[in-house]
Amino acid sequence: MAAQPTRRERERQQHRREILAVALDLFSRKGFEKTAMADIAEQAEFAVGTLYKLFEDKNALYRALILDAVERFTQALTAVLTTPGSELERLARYIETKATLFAQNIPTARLYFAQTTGAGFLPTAGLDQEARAIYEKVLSMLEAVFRSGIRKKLIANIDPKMLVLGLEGLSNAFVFELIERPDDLPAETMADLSKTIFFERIHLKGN
Amino acid sequence: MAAQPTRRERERQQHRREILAVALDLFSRKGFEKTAMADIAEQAEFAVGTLYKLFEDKNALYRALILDAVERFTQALTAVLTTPGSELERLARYIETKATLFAQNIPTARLYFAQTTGAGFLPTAGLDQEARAIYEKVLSMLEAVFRSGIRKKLIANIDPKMLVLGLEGLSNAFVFELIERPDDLPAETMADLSKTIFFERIHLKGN
DNA sequence: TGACAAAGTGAACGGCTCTTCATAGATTAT
DNA sequence: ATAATCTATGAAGAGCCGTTCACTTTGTCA
Repeated sequence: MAAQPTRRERERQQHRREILAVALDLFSRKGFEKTAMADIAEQAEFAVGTLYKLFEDKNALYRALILDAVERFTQALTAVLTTPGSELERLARYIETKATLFAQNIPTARLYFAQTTGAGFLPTAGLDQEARAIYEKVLSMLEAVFRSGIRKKLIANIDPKMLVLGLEGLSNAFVFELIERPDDLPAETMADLSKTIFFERIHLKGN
Repeated sequence: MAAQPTRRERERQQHRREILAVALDLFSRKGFEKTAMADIAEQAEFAVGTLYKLFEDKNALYRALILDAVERFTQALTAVLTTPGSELERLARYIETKATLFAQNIPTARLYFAQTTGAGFLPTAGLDQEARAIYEKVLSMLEAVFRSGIRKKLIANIDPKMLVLGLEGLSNAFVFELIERPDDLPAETMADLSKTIFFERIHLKGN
């Protein structure tokens, strides 16, 4: 379809990617505010001015990173949710996918969380809007799965919005742990814990 | 015991409190980095220099706020955990207390979370250390309660550290919601949801 | 009342960071 | 080979912010 892009264009895109990679590294380790454009330029071996040839400004750099991450994660997660199988199976797979996905992309995961979880909290900027909108697609799909499970009497009759909130909170807690102390426990264990706590009862000896 | 403090001292402390109140307001709304000392001074109706007579520097202002908040919350929460009653009852009361406590102190709660949850994530500064240490006392008490519940076969035999992580993640998710959209649902509902999801089974039709 | 101390003030300083732009270099087209 | 176009450079501009300090005002006490 699209004609082979010119060498110039290919190199331009390559440089863009290199800069994004460095920015991801620095933002995820030091945070957005404490990363200076000069830091990124130095580590990427470009001059500051060059960054501004490829990105509008510092926010655009951040946004490119966030949007890419949120889109990739969202795509993978919605894919699992539309997979065949019972509602419970799909939810289980959602949890597993989330755990492995994040475990394999720790720097990206840090950025993702800084946006989605922290967002609304302390407004990180005006940057969240777009990213949050995308993330919310996942949440509404999750909600639909819960709703359908409730209709089929597979799942207790609790406001599905609240079930979403609960499942996200629970699984995020374990993903946080994964991100902060990656060697502590493998991703599967974390996924199993989320599933057990959420779907099995913790409290023995019936009511 | 201590002799009546002089009027000077009382007013000094009053001014200190006024400044702290303004700082809490601004930090919780705009975030630490984006709040300038000049902003605080203006809103508190003092000159910048006066802030520096009462606080070492900007960090000290933040730390005073955080430490006070974390200490108050921690005290209330440890109190409930050492209350008489079964492990399950104590955990239930912990959840309820947490919900009402935070619902009644929303600006403070925002700061608290920015420290405890977000901390370790993107290092907010070196400020967390002390606050985090205090918060971890609550976590280890929670862990002890779980451990004891497991010993008495009241609670499923899952690594208590993980149960703590899960319970915190779950209840924090609801507390977040409470903070972000206070009119959405009352604190008791949030507490009930945490308890139901954590202690009852979501998944019907036992396998 | 007058002198001493404490509290309050805000302009000025220095450091840091984002962003721009005139210049230099490289690549492509003629 | 030469002109034209695109890319890279980094010093300089401009603004913001934390902090200081010489000075003024207010309160205390003899």
